[in-house]
Amino acid sequence: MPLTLEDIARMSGVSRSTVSRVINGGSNVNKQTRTKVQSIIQSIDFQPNLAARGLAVGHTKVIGLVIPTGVIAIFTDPYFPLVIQGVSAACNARGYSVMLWLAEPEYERNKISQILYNGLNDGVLVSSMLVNDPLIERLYESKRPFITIGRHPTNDKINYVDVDNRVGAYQGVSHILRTSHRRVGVINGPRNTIASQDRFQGYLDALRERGIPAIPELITEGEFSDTTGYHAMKQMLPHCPDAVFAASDAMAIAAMRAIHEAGLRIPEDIAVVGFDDIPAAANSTPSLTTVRQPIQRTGSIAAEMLVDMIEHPDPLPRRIVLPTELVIRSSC
Amino acid sequence: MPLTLEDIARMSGVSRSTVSRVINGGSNVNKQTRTKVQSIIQSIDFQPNLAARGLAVGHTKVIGLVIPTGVIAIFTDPYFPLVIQGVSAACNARGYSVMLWLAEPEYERNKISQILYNGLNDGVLVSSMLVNDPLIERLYESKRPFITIGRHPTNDKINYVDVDNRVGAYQGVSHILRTSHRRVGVINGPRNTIASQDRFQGYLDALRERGIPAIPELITEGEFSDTTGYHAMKQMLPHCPDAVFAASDAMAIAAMRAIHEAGLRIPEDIAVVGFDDIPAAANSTPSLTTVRQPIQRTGSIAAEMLVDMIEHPDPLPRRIVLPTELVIRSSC
DNA sequence: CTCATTACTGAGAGCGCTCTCAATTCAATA
DNA sequence: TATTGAATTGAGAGCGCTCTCAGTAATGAG
Repeated sequence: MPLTLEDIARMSGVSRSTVSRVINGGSNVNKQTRTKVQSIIQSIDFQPNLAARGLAVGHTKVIGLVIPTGVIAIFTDPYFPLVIQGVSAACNARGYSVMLWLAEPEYERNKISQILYNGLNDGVLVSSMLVNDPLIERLYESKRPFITIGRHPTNDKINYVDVDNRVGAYQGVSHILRTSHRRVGVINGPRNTIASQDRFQGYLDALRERGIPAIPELITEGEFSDTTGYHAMKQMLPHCPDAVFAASDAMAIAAMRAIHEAGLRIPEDIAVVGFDDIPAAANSTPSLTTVRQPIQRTGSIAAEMLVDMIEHPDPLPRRIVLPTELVIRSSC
Repeated sequence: MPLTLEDIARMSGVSRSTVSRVINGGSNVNKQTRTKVQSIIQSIDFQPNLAARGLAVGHTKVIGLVIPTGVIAIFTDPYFPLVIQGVSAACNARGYSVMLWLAEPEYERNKISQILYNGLNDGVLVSSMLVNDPLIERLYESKRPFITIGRHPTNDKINYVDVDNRVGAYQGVSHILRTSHRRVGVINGPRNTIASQDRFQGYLDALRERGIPAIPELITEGEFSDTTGYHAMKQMLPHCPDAVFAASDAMAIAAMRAIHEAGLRIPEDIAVVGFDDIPAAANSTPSLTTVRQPIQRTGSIAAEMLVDMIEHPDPLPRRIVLPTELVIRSSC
C-alpha cells in the first residue's frame, strides 16, 4: 500500500495541507517544519499519487504520443524510434511523461475519444501525417492542445513541426542533375503520407527547373521500408534509369542492393540519393549520398512546443519547419 | 471543458450512479433507462475521466514500459522498437495503455520512485536486463507487479520472459564448428547486459563441447550497434579468425562490411553468424546466417503476463523462456 | 499594553468517479 | 387488499490530492 499525504502528515505531526505545501514548494512554511517534513519524505521515499493530483489540479503532466501503425512499415526504418527518443528526452527534461499510442489507422471513433478525453494526458502529439487522418479532425474540433509532426495539407490553423521535405528532395535531385544525369528515377514513399507527396513535389521541382521531363516508367512507390524499396528498384531497372532518388534511406540502400545484383555499378551506372541520413547511410557500400533531416530534433521540438502550448494556452500559431541538409558521399 | 458523469446524468434525467452503472456494464439497470443513457453517451461521445476512475477504483489500466537508454545504443538496431510494438499490441488488446519511460541508466532514487509509485500505472515492464540494475531491486522491494524482459541473474523470485540466449548462441556457434572452423571469433554485446553474458556462455559451451580452446585475441566486444560491431571486427581481423559469431545482427552485418573491406570473402575466408534475425539479415550480401529470436512476441508475452499478474494477484511464479531458432543462410 | 501586521498552519470543500446501502417502485403472491 | 421480494434507483461517502479561507501565533509599532 503506497503511503498518502495523510500518512506523512501524521508521521511528521503536521496537517495534510502543510505536507502538500512542502512538496509543492509552497512559500508559507516554517523553515524547521519544512526540513522536518522533507526528511521524512526523503527517508520514506514518498511519492504523491499523480492521478489524485491530476484530478485536483486538472492536468497530469502527461502527453500522448500517437503513431499510426500498419500503413507504413513502422519501425523497419529508424525514423519512429528516433522521434520517440526525441520526444521522450524533451518530456523528461520538462517533467512530463509520455503515453504511447501505436494506433491502428482505422481508429474507431471510440478509440480516438479515449485517447483525447481520457483525462490522463494534457495534450497530444501525432507523428506521421497521413492524408485525411480522422484523428486530426477530431483533435482539431476538440480544442485541446496538440501538435502534429508533419504539416497538415489544408488546415492552416493546425500547429506542427515539419521538415522541409519539398526543398530537401529538391536539393537531392538537383545534386543528381548537376552531374548530367537525365533519366532520374524516383522511389516515392507511400502516397497517403504528406511527407511523401512533398518529397515527390521536390523531385518534380528539380526536374522542371532544368526543363527535364519526368519519365513515368521511372516513377515508383515504396513504403519507406527496405523490402518495398528493393522491389521498386527491381521494377524500375528495366527502364534504364541513370540515377535514382529514394524517399528514404532504407529504400535507397535496398535499391543499391538491387542495382548491385543487376551487375551495375554505383554511382557509375546508376547514381543513388536517399533521404533521412540514418546511421546506416554512412556505412553502406558505397556510402550513401542523402538528404539529412533532423529526426530526433523534430521530436523534441514538437514535444517542447506542445508543453509550451499546454502551459501557456494562447491562440498564437506555433509552426516550425526545420531545414534539411544535403550530405554528399559516394553514391552520387 | 470535458463533460462529466454528472452532466450526462442531468441530460438523461437520472442520477450519476445510474450513468456510472450503464458505463460499467452494471447489471441492475432498467432496459429503457440503459438505452436512453447509452444513446446520450454515444451522441455526445462521452469519455469518463480515467484519472478520477483510477483514484476511485485503485488502478488505472496503464502499465509502464521502462527501457534503459544510453548504455546500449538503443534504437540503432530494431530490437527495442519491436519490443515496444509487441508490448503495445498486447496492451491494446487487453484494454491497457502504455506509458513509456526511456530512462537514463543512472536513475536517481527519486526518478525510480516516480516511475513506481506515481499512482498512474498498475505495473511495470522493464526491458533489457542490466547487471545490477538498481531499478529492479527497488521494484522487487516494492511488491508491485512487474515483469522483466530478460532473466535476472541471481534473484529467482523475479518473474520474467526471456529468450534462451545461451542455447541460441550455442546453436549458432555449433553450426560454425560443424564446418571445421577452428579460429572462431566472437563479438560480444555489452558486458553489463545479462543477454550478452548468456550468449557468450553459449559460445563457450559450443567450443568446450568440441574441445576447442577459446582464443583470447578473438574475443571482442561491441554494444549491439553497427559502428561498434564494425570496430570490433577491425580489431579482430589481424588475428585471423576463420569465423565470427556476433551477438547481434547489426554487429554481424557491420562485421561483414569490415571483412569485405579487408578484401576477404564470406563465408569462404571468414564465416559469419549473427543473432536476432532482423529484417536486414535476409537482405545482406551474403545473406546472414543467424539465430532468430522472437522479439515482438517477447514483448507481447511480457505484457500479457504483467496484465495477468495485475488482474490476478497471486504468488505464482510466471516465467517463460522462449526458444531460438537457427536460420541458415549464405554467410555460414 | 493594545492593536495591526505578518508568518504560519489546519479545516474542509471539491476534482470526477465508484460503490455500498438504503429507499422506492412494481409486479406477483397470498 | 395486504404482503413480499425482486428490480431499479439515488444519496452519499470516499479515493488522495490541492487550494482557499479562516484561525492562531509571533512580531512590531504606537
